[in-house]
Amino acid sequence: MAESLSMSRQSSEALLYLTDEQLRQSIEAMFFAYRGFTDDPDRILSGLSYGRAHHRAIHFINCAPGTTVNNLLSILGVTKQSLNRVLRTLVHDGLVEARIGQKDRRERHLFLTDEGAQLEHRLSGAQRARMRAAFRQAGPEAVAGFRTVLEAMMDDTLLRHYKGLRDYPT
Amino acid sequence: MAESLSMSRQSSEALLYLTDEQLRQSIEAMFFAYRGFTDDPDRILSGLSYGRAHHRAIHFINCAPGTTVNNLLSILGVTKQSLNRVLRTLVHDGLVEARIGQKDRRERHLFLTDEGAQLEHRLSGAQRARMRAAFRQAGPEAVAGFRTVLEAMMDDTLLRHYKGLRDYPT
DNA sequence: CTTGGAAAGTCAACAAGACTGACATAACCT
DNA sequence: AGGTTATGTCAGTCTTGTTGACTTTCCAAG
Repeated sequence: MAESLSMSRQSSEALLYLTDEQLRQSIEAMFFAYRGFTDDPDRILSGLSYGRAHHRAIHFINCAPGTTVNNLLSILGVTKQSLNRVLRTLVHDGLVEARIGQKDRRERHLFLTDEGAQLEHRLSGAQRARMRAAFRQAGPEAVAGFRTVLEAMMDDTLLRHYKGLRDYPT
Repeated sequence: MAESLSMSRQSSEALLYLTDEQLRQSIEAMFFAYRGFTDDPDRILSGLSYGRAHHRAIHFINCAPGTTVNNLLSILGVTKQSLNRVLRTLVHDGLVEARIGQKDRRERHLFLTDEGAQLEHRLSGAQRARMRAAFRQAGPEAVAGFRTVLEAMMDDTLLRHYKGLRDYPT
């Protein structure tokens, strides 16, 4: 994290890098990059009468199989009603399975079916391919910096929610 | 696709940085960071019966004063009907001015009014503040890497559109 | 034990903002 | 004069977010 010294100290304080103009450019870069980032999955999904919301649900269920609806809610940052609509179609279409909890029968634990996992792989494959290309083009050092900045940009409370998700109940 | 071999010959080739797991983490980081990135402006706008669409229009009109509706369309990547709805309210509310073109009287050149510029500054200020904090925390090298990767992730055709926008007609 | 509240999830109705398609108007150009 | 271009508009649909009202289940205080 403390690699700021190598720049020959000419600008020892990072302040030099933070002119409004440079920040503005970064804001735009973020906008365009995010669009490129979601483009491929969106295209795939639009042919299946699904949308980005379905993608997000599938993604996080894949990362944390057995997670509950409530867990998913705090990660995705939407209302339970909104998530429920998406989940309902995914369950109906046989991409997601919702098992009633053992300890607490109010809870639904979510899993991808084989078909769901297949779609997940197809979607994330497109995203990984684009990201891999960008990473390869930018080089390993740039990638390290990229990830450092992204982590600093995330909302901390959100991040904690997410980390906590990893040790899900069964 | 064939990056699973890397775990043995550590660190020499950039391929090491491209494991599926690391890519997956970066995908999530991108998702969370983008949300943090849009959070503050969204909150401000929701109190004004505007949305993210208005923000985007205001942002790019501010960056390229005098741009035409058509220019904006190709940058934002939405339909004219969608943009028009937003633009209509902004003009009506006195945040944006649409001047008829001198050379080509079909064109409308878009400008922020003082009030519009004021709102723009308030919105981008929130975003700049968050980005500045992240950049400061991450350090200058990380920032350079961040921007390198973002640029590599953008869609090239889109980028060309955008660069072209800078030299707008009057 | 029962009852009342809290928590998890579902259903219904609505709004924002994207989309398509059709059409109008004005201006430009050959 | 006729075709193209830039813009605006109306109508209708889709996704995805919202709030409100409801059921089922759990838990804990009386």
